[in-house]
Amino acid sequence: MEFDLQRFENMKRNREILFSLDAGNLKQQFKPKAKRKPAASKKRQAPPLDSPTSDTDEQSEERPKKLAKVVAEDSEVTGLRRSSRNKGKSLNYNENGDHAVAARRALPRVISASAERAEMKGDPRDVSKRKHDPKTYGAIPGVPIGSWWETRQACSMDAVHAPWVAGISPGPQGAYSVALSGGYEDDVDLGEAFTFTGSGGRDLKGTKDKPKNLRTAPQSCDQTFENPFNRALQRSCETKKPVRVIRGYKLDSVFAPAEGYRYDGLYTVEKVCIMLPSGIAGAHEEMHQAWMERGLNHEGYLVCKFALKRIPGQPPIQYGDDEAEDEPGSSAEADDKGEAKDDAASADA
DNA sequence: CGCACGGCATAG
DNA sequence: CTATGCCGTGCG
Repeated sequence: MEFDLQRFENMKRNREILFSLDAGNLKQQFKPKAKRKPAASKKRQAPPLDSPTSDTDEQSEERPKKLAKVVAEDSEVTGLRRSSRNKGKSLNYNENGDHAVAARRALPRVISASAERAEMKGDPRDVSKRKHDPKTYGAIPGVPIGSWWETRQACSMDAVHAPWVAGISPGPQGAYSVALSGGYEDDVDLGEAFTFTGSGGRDLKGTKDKPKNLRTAPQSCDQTFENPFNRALQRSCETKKPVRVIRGYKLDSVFAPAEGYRYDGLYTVEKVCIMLPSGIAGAHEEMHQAWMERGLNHEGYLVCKFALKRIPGQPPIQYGDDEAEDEPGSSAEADDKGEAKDDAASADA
């Protein structure tokens, strides 16, 4: 179709743009099948809580009915929204006893951090119980790269990405965090870098007769940098403030988690892109190193695009379920800098 | 599968 | 305070 062709071209172009950010490295690392040592993010101290990486068969576990839904029942039961490809991961708290869990396979079911907490304390949505402020730039103390949550809600609880639905968490000096969740089909993800589409341009009011406040909807008008979310990302490009990145299961990428959401470290916004209908291409040639394309929508609505690049020195992205062996002894190779911050900030815990 | 809703955050 | 927007999610 015309549509698919457009998508293909957009992606190809975006990929080139990403490569241009760091020609050598990215191309080299862009080997989907490349094996990576899982950066066992829990090495310094044994997980304080139970870490049934092996078994603790949760078959018989019974939790409050209210929370049972949060738990991913065996894949086949109900389409399982949170998992396109249902694999399975085991619960695995990190060293700080924090609530993030590292993605692992093995077990068919997973219980999210917040759910676990809620089971003990009550309302999982009580944000007041957050241990850290999500409105801060950089890593969240106690939340190592590779931390995983079953839901956005749980991720929000751990202050990594506050919004439950929004993909961008805006701040005065730039975005605090972004969520890659496959909302825009022509985004390209190379792991170490990716393109990200802005917010807006969607008719979230619902249809005429159904004036419901929707959370998502198809593109119906141009996006603009007036949009506070996009503005924040544009600011990030200027200030170079680190942006926390989480990848969701819906993302169409080899770097996407099988289910739930995973924290993949800090990135910086390298470029701001404005996608235009092909006819208008060239209009914004000079501003912000922008490049033009027609947005991936039938009407050719404008779309704000950003290119993010991973900050060097962080533990490798933990993707792929094939080698999730996770030897408790094997420590990550290059996580010094990356987790240095975490440690420093949470050394007290 | 499609609808309608909670939380976060900014604008008013 | 209310209203609105947002790359979820549970429920009918």
